[in-house]
Amino acid sequence: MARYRTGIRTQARIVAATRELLAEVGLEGTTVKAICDRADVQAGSFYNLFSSKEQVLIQVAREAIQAVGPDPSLAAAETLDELVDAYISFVVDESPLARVYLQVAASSNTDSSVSRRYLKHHVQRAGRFADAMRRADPHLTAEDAAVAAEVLLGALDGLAFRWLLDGTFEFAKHARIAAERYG
Amino acid sequence: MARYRTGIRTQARIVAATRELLAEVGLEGTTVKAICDRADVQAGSFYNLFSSKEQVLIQVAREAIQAVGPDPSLAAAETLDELVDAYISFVVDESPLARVYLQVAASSNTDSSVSRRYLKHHVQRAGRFADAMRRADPHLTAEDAAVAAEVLLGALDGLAFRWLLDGTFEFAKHARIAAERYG
DNA sequence: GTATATTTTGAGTATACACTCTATTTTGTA
DNA sequence: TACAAAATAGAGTGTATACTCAAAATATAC
Repeated sequence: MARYRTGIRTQARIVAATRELLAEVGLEGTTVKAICDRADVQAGSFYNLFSSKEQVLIQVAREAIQAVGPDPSLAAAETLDELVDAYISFVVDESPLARVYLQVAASSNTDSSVSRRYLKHHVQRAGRFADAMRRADPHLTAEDAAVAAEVLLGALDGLAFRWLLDGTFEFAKHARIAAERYG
Repeated sequence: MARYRTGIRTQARIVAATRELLAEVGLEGTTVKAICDRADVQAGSFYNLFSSKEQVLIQVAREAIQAVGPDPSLAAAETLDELVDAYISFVVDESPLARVYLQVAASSNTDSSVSRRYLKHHVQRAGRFADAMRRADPHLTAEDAAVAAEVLLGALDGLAFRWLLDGTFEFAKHARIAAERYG
């Protein structure tokens, strides 16, 4: 692993190149050679810093997963609108990362460690949505809130997925309408 | 292309093997060799019947796309519930095909012919959803119905996507609730 | 039954891929 | 400045992949 400053910088360049390639040409086109070319690094350096291609993919996926949700320290008081807005701005403002988030999640097999990571993160996120819903409407049972959160998150993910196939789709508009139905 | 009965039968065997492999091991594990092994065919036969691996993938994707919607000849009078039920039973009863539908759609790049095919199909489907919505509520404007259809379809796709990551997720239950809220 | 078109076989090819190895250069430290 | 640790370069390896090809086997038409 990297100890010197140059190594740490190269590591960051490799991660950035990987993220860009995933967003631009998908998982299939993101080869070690393509990553190295874009990061201006030779294969030997790559493998001095990462033990395998999978490691850098996991690193990029981890960053995408973290970026999709707002700061967890705010979770105790956040509103549903804030959570929805955070997701919208993630998709709109960090679109390369959003593409990675959706593509990697979809292409991972059911039993892979990557898909488990996504699922774990999704469950946490659904919990935050459900908590925000119950804060807005204290009469809501925990179970009803959980179901409602899954449906809303499903809609947001599905709409983002739609936008992945068609960059001209008005994601933000549709996402807000999906969220309104619970307001 | 196949002209004799034997050729047509092997063609079908190859398509079936490809569909099964896509559902079981994903796009990555679906190699020509794996397809041939499962279809009990040699590589030469494969390439006598299909000009490339991509062709058989497109064929499977085409079948999955067609299977996702109910019979188009019924479109003039179908209700929203019928459309939603058709999608639910597609996901639940034809789960291998549903996995293929979602995985291939997600792994295709924005500008590929496969993604264009999916998008075209999606637009048609959204139109049928919107028509059914306006039939149920004639006061609904065309534009509002179009937006509502996109949101509902997004939710259905997103929930199916969720189920793809976690086979224990109660897709049918959540899908029906989504239809109630967004329909 | 024979001729022709189609299908099948299975070894073989070219290539792209992830990854390794060793020599060399660069960096941080005392 | 001297030295050890770390980073880099870049040629090289093994392997899995999509795909080809010539010959043999089989199906169809007459």
